[in-house]
Amino acid sequence: MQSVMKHAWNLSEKEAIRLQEEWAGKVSLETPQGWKVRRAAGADVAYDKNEDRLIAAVVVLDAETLEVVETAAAEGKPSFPYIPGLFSFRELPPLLEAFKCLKTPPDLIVCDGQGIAHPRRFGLASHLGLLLDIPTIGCGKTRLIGEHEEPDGERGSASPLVDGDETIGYCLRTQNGVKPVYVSAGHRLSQADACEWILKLTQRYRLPETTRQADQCVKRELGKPIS
DNA sequence: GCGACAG
DNA sequence: ATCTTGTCGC
Repeated sequence: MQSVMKHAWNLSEKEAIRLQEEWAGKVSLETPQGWKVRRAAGADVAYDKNEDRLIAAVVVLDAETLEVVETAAAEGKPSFPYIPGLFSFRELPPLLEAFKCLKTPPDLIVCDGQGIAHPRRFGLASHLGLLLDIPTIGCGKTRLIGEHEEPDGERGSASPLVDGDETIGYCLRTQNGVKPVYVSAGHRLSQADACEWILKLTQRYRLPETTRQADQCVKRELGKPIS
């Protein structure tokens, strides 16, 4: 799968959009048969104040205990500007470098951002999932596109995130009385399984433990000496 | 033209 | 994302 996708990140905005439209057709919303999750990973990127250096990290957790079992980080520089809708072209290069450092690939990856809840149904989580051929979920703190009603106040309540006549994800309440998150399947996962897993990964806080651990990891790395 | 706009 | 103090609430 990875071999059929051209790996160039120095693209024009127009070309990036064309590729998203092309690759969106390869995204699967089917959970693999017999799929079991032993290791769930969180991926995140942090930027230096100046905006000239960035750190990407992947933290793998034991899906049962949510204990950290492996972490990998990579340093880099922004190779693409931040443009809503073209987010993956900015954060994926360093994230892929971090994934290459893992000794054992995870069974599930939770991304900070959207999956198919995207203008062309190809957000960061979908892009990463397709490149690695691993089930992914996009869990964003805010909305990119789509409309929804306010979910009930209890943990587990969800409202469909709709764009036109399509349900592209869910506005999910992960904790009682706490601001909901935006969950959308990335690749190789059903929308229902995406929500179920986000709930499994949010036992105490608003955001998944995978996301929290990855966030803490990149910020720790930012404070370290420049290598 | 105007407003919206993942991190 | 990042810049930033105190403050209200459980």
